[in-house]
Amino acid sequence: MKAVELARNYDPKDFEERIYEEWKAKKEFAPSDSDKEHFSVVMPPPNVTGILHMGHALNNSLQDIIVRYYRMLGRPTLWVPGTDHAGIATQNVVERQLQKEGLRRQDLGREKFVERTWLVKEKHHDIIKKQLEKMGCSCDWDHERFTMDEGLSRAVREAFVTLYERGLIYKGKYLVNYCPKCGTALADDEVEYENVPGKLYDVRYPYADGSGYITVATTRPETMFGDTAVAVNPADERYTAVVGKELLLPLTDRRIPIITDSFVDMEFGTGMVKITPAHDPNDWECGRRHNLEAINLLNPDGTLNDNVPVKYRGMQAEEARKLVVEDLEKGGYLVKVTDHSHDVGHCYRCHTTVEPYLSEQWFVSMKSLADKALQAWRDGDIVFYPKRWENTYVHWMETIRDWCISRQLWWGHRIPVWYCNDCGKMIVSRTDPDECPDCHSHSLRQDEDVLDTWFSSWLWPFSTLGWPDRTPDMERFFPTNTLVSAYDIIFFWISRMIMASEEFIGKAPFHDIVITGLVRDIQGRKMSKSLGNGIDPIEVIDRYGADAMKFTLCYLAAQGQDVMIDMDSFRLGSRFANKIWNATRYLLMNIEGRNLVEVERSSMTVMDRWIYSRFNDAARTISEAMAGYRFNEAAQAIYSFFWNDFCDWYIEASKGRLLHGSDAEKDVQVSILMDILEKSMRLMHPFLSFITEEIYQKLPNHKGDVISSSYPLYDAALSDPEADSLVSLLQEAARLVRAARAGLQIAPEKKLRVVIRTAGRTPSAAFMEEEAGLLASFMSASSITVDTDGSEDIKGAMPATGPGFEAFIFVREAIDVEQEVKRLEGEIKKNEALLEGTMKKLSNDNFLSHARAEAVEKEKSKKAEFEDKIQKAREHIELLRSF
RNA sequence: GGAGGAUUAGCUCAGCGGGAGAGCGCUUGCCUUACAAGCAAGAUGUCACAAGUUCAAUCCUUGUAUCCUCCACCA
Repeated sequence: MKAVELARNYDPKDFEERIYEEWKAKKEFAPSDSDKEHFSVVMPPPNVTGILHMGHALNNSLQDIIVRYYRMLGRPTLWVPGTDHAGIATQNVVERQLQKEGLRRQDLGREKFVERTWLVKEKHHDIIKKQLEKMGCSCDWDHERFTMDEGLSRAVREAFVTLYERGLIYKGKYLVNYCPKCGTALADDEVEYENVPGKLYDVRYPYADGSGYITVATTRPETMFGDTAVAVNPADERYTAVVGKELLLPLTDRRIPIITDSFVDMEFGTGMVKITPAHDPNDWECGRRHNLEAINLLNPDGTLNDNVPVKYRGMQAEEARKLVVEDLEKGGYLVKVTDHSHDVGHCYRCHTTVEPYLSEQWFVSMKSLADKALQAWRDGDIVFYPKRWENTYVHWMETIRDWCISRQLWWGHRIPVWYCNDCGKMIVSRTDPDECPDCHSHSLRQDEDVLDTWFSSWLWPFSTLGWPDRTPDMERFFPTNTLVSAYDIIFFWISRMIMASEEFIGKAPFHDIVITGLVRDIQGRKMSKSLGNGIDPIEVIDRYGADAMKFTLCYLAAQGQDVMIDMDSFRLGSRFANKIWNATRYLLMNIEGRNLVEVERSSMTVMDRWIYSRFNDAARTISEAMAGYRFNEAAQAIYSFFWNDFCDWYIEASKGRLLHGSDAEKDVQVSILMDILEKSMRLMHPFLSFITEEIYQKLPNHKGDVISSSYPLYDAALSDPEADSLVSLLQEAARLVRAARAGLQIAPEKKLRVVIRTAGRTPSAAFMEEEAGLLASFMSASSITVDTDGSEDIKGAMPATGPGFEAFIFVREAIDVEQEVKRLEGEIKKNEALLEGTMKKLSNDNFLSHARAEAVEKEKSKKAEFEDKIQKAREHIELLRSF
């Protein structure tokens, strides 16, 4: 064979992009025709507004690892990519653009505005796709979808109309969360509560009959114009006498009654609460119980409307508050003002204070949907990794409230409801109607609102596969297998997908739900634009490469724990990739003139059998880890196998045979090295995709591409405990001598004679004798003599004790006796402490009678070992002193 | 108020009912037939605290402390 040249330096830029293009050209990401069980994953669709952040990088890296792994196991594997139209967020982006041009969306009109939003969508989509490609995501771009494309829009209509037909969608006037800035209603979970300092105002409300006054406490005095009652707790004896009396609402001429309601907390404030049904969720409920009028005080833009006295009209709430407080004070109604911090709802998109707002909206009745989703969990159809998230899921499902799905936006799926302008008939339809079924009028108008973005994303696992049609993709790839997502969208998305899937198809949409942690900065803060502490995945890739990024994230992604990283963190993966590169470069230099041969197991050395055994162990660890989505364990197994076992020991050990062996021996050595290297590329490919492909193609023994090769699995025949224990003995001996040399600062080029004394002709003695040359090179020894009968003269040598042997190093000229004695005394002390612990157990009858037999045996052998070490160390001190 | 997580080396974090681990950083010595982004050796820990269970606890139980999430409520 000819030597293959690998570039002197590992530079991912040399090949990552090229290889991705090759994969795409060869349709490697398309599912195979195999009739094995399918494996499918849908990508959580990124918002088409933004660019991808580190959270996406983590999420998609893990998906890519899973998908590549199952693909290599031979299963027809499909990873569906796509993007989400992200109603509010995207509309905000476009509105902000318009604002810069001094325009509002109303100036453009609905049609023009939506057109323009599509352009923005296209632009961002291209960026996102490019980013996913740079990361190396092996998703099938031929299956890419967008939540507003034609097929998915049809799915949305199908879902809406079906739910309507089942009586699970209704329209009504309710108090909803409303963002005045976005101009739309929000779902309950789209509101983020934040503790803000505020004031609590105690205000006097006089009795209408002039017999005095009561005091109520409020944080929002400007809403008093919407008060329609004052409530006290029915059990509150302080107020029993006044219940039913009328009050005069200050600054107005309205009269309101005192009522009782048990939601009132007697302990808080005065125990009297003003009831403003149109502007507080509790008051709204209270108002419904007592048939109180709900007076809406707000215009859609958040300014006060005509239901307030003239002087406050058109003001923003906060502005009006100051004035109302002033006026209350002037009128002698204000008792006191105290500081009071409380949680205030904010819009999760624009962070404006959310107003409870009375308006007509569409809702999904959630109870029955949630029941089915809970049942799916009880039946074991869905499993969370880690399991603890199941509590969160169950709790949310059990306390679910109806879902407000209408949004007063222009960007999104228009609600498929029409009204007849002539007879007022409401038409809910899968297709656009052109005639009223009742009066046959052609004058119809469609509902102005659009649906909540999540109303399309909750269909994602099946709408992307062609639902509501029974497409081949649906038949073949649904239900999907695994969903990978961060915990912050369990409610928004994961739970709802399960509900939708159970409702429309009667099956869970996926079986395994892998919940990742969030990516945080090194100080533990969530990465965010406003803090400016985010790390751009593209910057990481430009600096370290996509493999380094994926491997690092995988290595750090322990079971749902948050991942704290900074730019430097990625050096971990980068160093590892560099190591792989250099090891390969070295090995490929050595194939010049060699022939690959079949190596019979019977002709292998212990070292050869050992490296296969180690490889085999790694393969087992990885498949076990992957089965439980323990990515960090898999990454660690790869790292320690390739670096510690293969590079540090096996390749080092092979150098002797490569340099001094016969041609036949060299051929055998190179063949084994190439075999392990080839298998390693397959083993590592899901975790380091580009570099393994680049290398694999250059191996003399490769077949095709690594991406479509088979994944190495555990093979009981390769397991070799004997080789494992013999080699670890050898490693132990090497370490012992190295440590002794290092302790005495003996230069490596100074080769010293070493005698290894064993207790008789043991298997390890035979092994060390056989591998004396290897031992000598690991120990930088001039010669190794294995002494099985104590006949060697070890006078003047420095001793060291290993498990089952003693090593004597002839270091006479270099040795500092006192320093060495000190070290040995330290060793005695350490072993005495260990012995003490063991003795404590062994002298304890309870231990002897209760502990497992193996545990007792282990303690006994430990005792012997410690005693032996102490004994030997004492002898060694004697020996040194006798020099 | 409810739920969950974290607390292990200087830093970031694994781990586990039976002699405390990794990476980075640090110290020392080495440019050894790939890799100085490397090799070899080394130092550093009341495994947060306190009780309990157990023959045995860093690990299980219960409390405490500190930190962090989420949910609910807050007139």
